[in-house]
Amino acid sequence: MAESNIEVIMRGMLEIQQKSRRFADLLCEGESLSQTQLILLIQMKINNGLKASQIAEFLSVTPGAVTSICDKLEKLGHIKRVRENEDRRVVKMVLTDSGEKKVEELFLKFPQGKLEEIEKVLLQVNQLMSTVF
Amino acid sequence: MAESNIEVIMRGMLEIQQKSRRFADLLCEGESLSQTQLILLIQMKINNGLKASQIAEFLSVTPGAVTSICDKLEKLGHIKRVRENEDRRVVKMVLTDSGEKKVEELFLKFPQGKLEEIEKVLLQVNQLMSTVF
DNA sequence: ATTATATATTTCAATTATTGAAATATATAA
DNA sequence: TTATATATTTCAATAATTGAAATATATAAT
Repeated sequence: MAESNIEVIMRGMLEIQQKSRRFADLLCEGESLSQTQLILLIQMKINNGLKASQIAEFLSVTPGAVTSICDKLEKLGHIKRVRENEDRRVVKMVLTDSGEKKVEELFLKFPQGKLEEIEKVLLQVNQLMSTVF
Repeated sequence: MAESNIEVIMRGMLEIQQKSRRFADLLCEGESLSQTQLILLIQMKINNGLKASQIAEFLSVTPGAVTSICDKLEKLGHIKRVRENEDRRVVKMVLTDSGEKKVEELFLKFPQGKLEEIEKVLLQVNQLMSTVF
C-alpha cells in the first residue's frame, strides 16, 4: 500500500505542476517577456519592489545572475534601481510606470467572471496547501 | 473592486508557486541531481518513459536541448534510450534500475503519516484546480 | 517501386545565461 | 581607526540553449 501511495503523490504533484504551468502559460502567452521576467514583475508589484538578494533567493541564482537579469529589465524600461537610504549597500528593484502597466495588462485577457472564479479557487487551494506545506 | 480582485489573484498565484517550490525543494534537497532532472525522472517513472518530443514540450526547450539534457542523465546511468519499434524515428527515454532507485528514494525522506496527509491534500487541490484550469 | 514530403532526433557552431571570484561600496564592532 | 561583515557589481570562464543542417525513418502520391 505504501508503494501505491507514493505513485499517487507523484501523479498529484506533477498534475498540479502542469496545471500551474498551464495557467502561467495562458497568463504570459503573446507577451514579449519571458515567464520568469513577468513573474518577477508581478512579485515586484506585490512586494513594492524586491532587493537583489530577494531575487537571487526567489529564482535560486547567484547575485551575479541577478544583476544581469535586472540589467535587461532595466534596459527595457520596466524597472528601476533604487538605493535604500537605511542601508545604502542595498539596491531595490522597483517597477516603473511601464512595468506597472505591463503587469496590469497581463490580467486583462481574462473576463471578469473568470477572474472571480480563479480567485475563489486560488484561495481554497492555498488554504489546503497551508495545512501540509 | 476589479482592481483588488487582480491583486488577490496575483498573491494567490505567487503563494501557490512558492508552496509548490518549497515542496519540491524539500523533496530534492540533498540530492546530487537538479530539480529539473529529478522531476524528469519522476515523469519517466509515471509515464513508463518519455519521448524526446514530450520532454521538449514539458520543459519548453528545443529538441537540441533535450538531446543534451538526456545525454547527461544517460551518462549518469539513470536513463537509457530505447528506439520505438512501431516508429523507429522515435526515441523513448526510460529509467534504468539506477534511475528507478533514485526516484523511489526521493520519497523515503517523508514519514508515512506525512505521505498520507500530502496525498489527501494533493487530490483535493487537483480537484479544485480542475474546475478552473 | 520511386519520388516527394513530412516527422523525430541528433549534431554542432553561435549565442545567451550562469557561475565563481575579485572588486566596490557601505555597515558594524572592536 | 582598523577589522570584519554584508550587498551588489564586474567579468572571465563555464554551461545551457538555440537554430539550422544532417540523419534516419515514415507516409503519400504517382
